[in-house]
Amino acid sequence: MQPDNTTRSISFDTNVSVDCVILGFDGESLKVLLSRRSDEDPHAQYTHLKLPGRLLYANEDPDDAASDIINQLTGTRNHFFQQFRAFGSPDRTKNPKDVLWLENAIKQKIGRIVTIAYFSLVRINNRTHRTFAGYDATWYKVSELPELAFDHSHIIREVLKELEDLSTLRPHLLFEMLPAKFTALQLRHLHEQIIGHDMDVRNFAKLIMNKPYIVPLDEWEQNVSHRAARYYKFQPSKVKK
Amino acid sequence: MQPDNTTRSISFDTNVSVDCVILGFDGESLKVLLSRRSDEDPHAQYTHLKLPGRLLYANEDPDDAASDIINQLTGTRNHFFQQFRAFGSPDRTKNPKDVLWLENAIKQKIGRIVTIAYFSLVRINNRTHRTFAGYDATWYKVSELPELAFDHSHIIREVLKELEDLSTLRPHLLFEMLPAKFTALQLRHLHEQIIGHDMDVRNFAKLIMNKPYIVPLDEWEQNVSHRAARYYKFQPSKVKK
DNA sequence: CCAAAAGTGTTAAAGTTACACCCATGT
DNA sequence: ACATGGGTGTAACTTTAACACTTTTGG
Repeated sequence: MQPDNTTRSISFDTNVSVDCVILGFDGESLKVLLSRRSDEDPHAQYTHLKLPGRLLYANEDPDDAASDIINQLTGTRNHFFQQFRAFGSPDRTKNPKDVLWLENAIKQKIGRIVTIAYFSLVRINNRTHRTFAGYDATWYKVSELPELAFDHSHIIREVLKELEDLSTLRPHLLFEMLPAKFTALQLRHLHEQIIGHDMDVRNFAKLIMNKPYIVPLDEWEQNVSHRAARYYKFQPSKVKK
Repeated sequence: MQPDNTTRSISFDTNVSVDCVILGFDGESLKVLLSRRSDEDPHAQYTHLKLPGRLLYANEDPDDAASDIINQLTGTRNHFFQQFRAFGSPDRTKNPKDVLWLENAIKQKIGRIVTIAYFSLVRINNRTHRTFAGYDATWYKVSELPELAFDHSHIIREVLKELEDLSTLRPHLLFEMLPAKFTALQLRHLHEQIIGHDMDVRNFAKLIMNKPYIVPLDEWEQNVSHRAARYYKFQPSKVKK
């Protein structure tokens, strides 16, 4: 940091928030958890749906804020999360609909908001669709995103690009989104949605399904009107290096 | 963003800064540009060396701030840069030496500082060792980093890890740090320092040097006491996809 | 002729791609 | 018997890793 040697003034009305891109997989589609105020008039003039997030508290570590938000929304702990990137363009909070919402939600004068975006990979469970702090949280397919407030659509798209790179760099991250027992089809669908195209079934079986950390169980699907699929589990201890 | 529904107060004394990890290569070593106040007593009690950076101006886009800092320090434009990650732990500005410096440098009360770190890859030239705004900027080998203020050493180490991934994901980024004409040895040294280990010379020649975007010139080193090395140039138009 | 760095191929192993058929189950 | 998805192998090709000697130049 260096002193301001121009006539421009240092930004003292900048606030910092944390927004979380919480991704999950329901066995078919990749989904993102979005929040909407539960008492909201559905015809209000501002955009309801947002990434879950909030302003930083005094003296709060942004990592802790993200962790809190994720824990509250999912109702469970120890989900994988990591910081993605900060978004701080002065324009990001200039949309009139968003300004209206901001004034309504936060009863203090707010200048520009720099947000630190996090992403988290979680298992979708029953507790994950819940209301907290006056907000409903609902899962939406990332392939059919509704209109979102601020630059939140942009943030999600950027996170999805990053996830594509990460899925080859650290493939075991995907299991953060799968249930303890999963079928080959589920894992393949997850892969395909992240990389954005289909994969050959036989190559997938050879390349992915017989990694040492994917261990077959002696359990099969029940009551399906076709040959039952085997269940597998993920064994983190077998991930090398 | 969501309203504060606890008794904790929103952080209104948080400031946002931008710090730049500007990396260059002198033909032998990977280097980072660090700044020191030029009129400083070398025995002052606070740590002199920092990443170049400053607080955000009112209504300034962080990307623009980073671009300005890089342009001012290098004296040239259009260097590659991109945002890396935000660092916002409340502890990062708590070291007594750093607090002393902050109070001295910025004559206003400053609470916590969240910094947005950028990294930039530049060609080292004569104009790059320069004084600006009361600061000297000097290149340091990343392998022999001196003690730095705040969490700046940590930020540099994290950027270097990222660069390792990027060098395989987008290998053409390396040419941002090389002169227009370079030898195979220079490019190999750059690779080796980024990935952290040596590469076999013959494999390097085969795998890297005959990529279509590396084109040999009809120019050779002059006045060297051994067989003269050929010069190559980088042709961006031959980079595919 | 010595020192120093440049330049250059082959082979084996591993990984990736393309491609098609039979199996088990429920209706 | 049919519809649905489950499960499996092989061959061509590409990529990577390991490995050593001859050439050029200046001193």
